Amino acid sequence: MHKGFVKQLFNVKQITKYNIRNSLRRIFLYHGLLVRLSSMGVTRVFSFTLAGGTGVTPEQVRKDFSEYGIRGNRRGGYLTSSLLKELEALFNRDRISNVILVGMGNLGQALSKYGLFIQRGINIVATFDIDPFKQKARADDIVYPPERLQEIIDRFHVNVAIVAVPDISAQEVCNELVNMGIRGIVNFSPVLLKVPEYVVVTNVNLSDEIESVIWSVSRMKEEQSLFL
Amino acid sequence: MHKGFVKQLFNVKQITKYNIRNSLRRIFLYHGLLVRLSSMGVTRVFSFTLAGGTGVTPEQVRKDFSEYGIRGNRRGGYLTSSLLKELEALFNRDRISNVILVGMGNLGQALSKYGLFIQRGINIVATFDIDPFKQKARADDIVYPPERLQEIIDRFHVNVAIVAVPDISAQEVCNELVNMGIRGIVNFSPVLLKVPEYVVVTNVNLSDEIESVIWSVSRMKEEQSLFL
DNA sequence: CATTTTATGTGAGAAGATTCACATAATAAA
DNA sequence: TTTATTATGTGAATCTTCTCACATAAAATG
Repeated sequence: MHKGFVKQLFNVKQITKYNIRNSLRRIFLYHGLLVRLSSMGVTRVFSFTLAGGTGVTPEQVRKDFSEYGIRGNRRGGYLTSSLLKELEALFNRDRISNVILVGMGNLGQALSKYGLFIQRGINIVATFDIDPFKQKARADDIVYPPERLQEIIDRFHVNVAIVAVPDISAQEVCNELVNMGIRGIVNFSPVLLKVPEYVVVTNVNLSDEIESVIWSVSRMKEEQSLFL
Repeated sequence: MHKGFVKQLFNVKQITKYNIRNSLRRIFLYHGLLVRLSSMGVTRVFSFTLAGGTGVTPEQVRKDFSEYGIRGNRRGGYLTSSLLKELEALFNRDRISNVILVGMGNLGQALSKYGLFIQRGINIVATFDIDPFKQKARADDIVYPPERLQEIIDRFHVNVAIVAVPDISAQEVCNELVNMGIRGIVNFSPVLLKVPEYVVVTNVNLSDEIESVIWSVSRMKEEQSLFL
């Protein structure tokens, strides 16, 4: 029985083929910065502009661009507008992507109102929750019951779901979503979701992020106290 | 003038020395899983238990432990309770850490109510916002004005702040926090904060996470359509 | 139009992270 | 007590990522 439990944990498909490379992660960073620079009226950027704004080195920016076949002017850097277009074409973001959001607890509600998504072409077409109390919301902010998941996934051709449900129900919700055709999940619960190999999962673990900073700070203080 | 702007962007101190290593990132993952397993009554774990629950390989778990001097029983795996203690001792989490939260917009409010923090020993001692409207909250949920930052940072010996303010004010808030003694920042705004080298910043970029999943899914679909 | 300046693009080397393979020790079984 | 089993611990090999150095081209200058 305990053995069975362990087995189950072990039977997880690793995402290897569709793992995001570091260079592509940074491409997203550059893109985010570029969107902001562009809205500020900056028409031309250099590798060191992007590097400084994202915390990497200029040669890394160029290397990353080189990897994805993006080229600038040997002296004039990159034109903001065309670079933006190239980056967006690179990751199919030339149009808006529809996603759904499941779980309208505190975090879910915050995410549903998060203004920066739409700025980046991420459109939350519908939000869902099992709790009937959360469903009766104001007109501008409809929360659907899970029964309507399939309908809306189909209608809006949704591939990607944001999951912000309690950890106990995360796996169950995930299974349903996958059955209904979802192929990518952004998981805010602290459990590892078991999915078929054709489904991509990215985990956002808020506790871990904060813990890592706490650790770095205390490590730093320790080292500095050695010099006293 | 444009030149000046670029210069400013370039003058960012890179965190190199205190950059979190991948192995340590995973240690946080193991810890999170272990907390859950422990609360489920699991008394003994194996490298493959932790591996399966976090999505890495068993050898990597062992290698990570080895790097930080954590050892198990050659056949019996690891005792949950003592492993937990060792991990927590490793990153100074044997007691609760006090942090503050600045910016009580949608995201900030959600974070302030996020139940998993306290489970992991992260205690938000106070929340802050400039908006006086947000300050007059219910008794269980006080939001302080920025004027009281210094007082509370000193009183609770706070080193780490969560910053969830709009991107326009992020750098300004960050500067103030650093002046008041904050040494670690978890930044939810999409701007790169410029900080002295003795301050640690971790960025949580929600848009990027979602975009990366969208990208992976569409890339996958593209490849699969080749086989039709 | 030649020269200088400045940013890009990239090969080569270095550093870092992961996997493999297997010796080792603790436990269980005989 | 001896033997068999099973999980750990870690050097070596591999694979990935990053940095350095410099050739190269575009623009600016004289």
